[in-house]
Amino acid sequence: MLTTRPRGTNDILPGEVEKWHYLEKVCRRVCSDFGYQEIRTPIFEHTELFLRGVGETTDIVEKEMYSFYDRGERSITLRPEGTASTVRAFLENKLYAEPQPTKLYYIGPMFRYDRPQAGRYRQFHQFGIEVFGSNHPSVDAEVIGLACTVLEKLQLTGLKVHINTVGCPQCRPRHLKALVDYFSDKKDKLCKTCQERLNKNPLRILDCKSDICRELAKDAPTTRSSACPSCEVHFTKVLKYLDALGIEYVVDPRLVRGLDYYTHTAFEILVEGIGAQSAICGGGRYDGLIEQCGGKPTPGIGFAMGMERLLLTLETKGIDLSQLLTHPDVYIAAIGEKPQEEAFKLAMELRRKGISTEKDYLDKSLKAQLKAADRLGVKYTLILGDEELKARKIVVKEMAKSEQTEIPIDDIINYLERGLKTND
RNA sequence: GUGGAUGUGGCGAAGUGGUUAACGCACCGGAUUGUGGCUCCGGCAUUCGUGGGUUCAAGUCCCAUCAUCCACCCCA
Repeated sequence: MLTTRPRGTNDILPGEVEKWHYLEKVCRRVCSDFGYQEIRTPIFEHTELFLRGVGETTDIVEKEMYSFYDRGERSITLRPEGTASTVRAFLENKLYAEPQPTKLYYIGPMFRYDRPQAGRYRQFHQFGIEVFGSNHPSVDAEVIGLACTVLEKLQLTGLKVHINTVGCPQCRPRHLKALVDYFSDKKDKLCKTCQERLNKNPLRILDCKSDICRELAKDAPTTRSSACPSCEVHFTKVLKYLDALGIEYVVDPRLVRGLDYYTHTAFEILVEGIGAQSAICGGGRYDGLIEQCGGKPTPGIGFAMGMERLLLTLETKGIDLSQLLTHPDVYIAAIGEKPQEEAFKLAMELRRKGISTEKDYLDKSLKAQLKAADRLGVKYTLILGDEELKARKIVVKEMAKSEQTEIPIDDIINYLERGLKTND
């Protein structure tokens, strides 16, 4: 236990963490190109925020939250997603008072108590964006376009954008009623979970995986078929804007999303080959949420991307990120106490100059130090012993060429700077 | 919360109940003076996730427990 991490969490080790840096860099870069600014909110919030913001009947709230009482008897919850916190921050910091819309992004850990499996963890990481203050359909398309751009920059192609409209407060009740009407005489034929869904969340029957339910749901009223005229207009415009961007999509009438706050546009980006959890990105519009959280009626839209799933995807697509690994430029091998001392000082000096330098810390033999230098992949190994010290010189060995020369110690920085500049 | 699979050194992986737990990789050291990548030699699990039990004898059988993986539910 002492040496075992909690279930569903991961250590991101050297060799792996470089990939995360790269992913984050791409996300930040694309966001900045699109005019989105980063926001960092707390990792925990008052539990009420998620009850209200995510929805009391969602699975997240009903069974997946990491909640606890702090020493002040306040109920605190580790954030299960990013939208609620972002909305809270938008309201609390009165960002609505600035020119609208507000375009934000976040990257960070989220927490859900769930059984781990491929692409699903209890602590996982999301990159997400939110736009508050515009219900313009081009924003819907832009948000999707941003997600696609990130994936493109990562050289991920062939991903499917699924899109649907889930309606608005006007047409949603109508649709729910139509659904219930449609299924009520077929109820006993539905699978057990769908029978429950009929009362609890009839929308979800539409994407049940059971063949029987699929068959039964084939002619069910879709959210689109029950959409009110304004929803339909919005949706067609979104599609038109997507066409304008040249983004390929599949209108998927069975796509519904699990969080209560979605309205109008809902979308997912799916990949094959990363296990059962195939959505690497999910999002949509939530025009009622900000009001729900105590703000003035303000439209909003966003998505979240699962970083672990992105990484899995990169892996299965065979996209090689190994060139991201960095290695030191210089290794200093020293023999003897006095040279070690000098090597220590020299290493520090080189590092301050921005020359990445490694040395021995275990009094290894020269042979072993050379071996270590080789494995680190340095360009130069400096060899320093009593003889060199006496002559105020240092041996510089260029590893790839197996050539070495003696350089006066005082010139070494210049020499290395020149040598490292030329190639790589 | 439910179901299935797995659990031997840092990693991969042999091991039909019976003396000292293969092998490969990695790691460490050495092959005469202070020099890497190839080769050769040597070292590296009082112990088989943990705890019980069966047995003269268990890594090998049984039970429990924990963990991991995968799937369901749901979601990123």
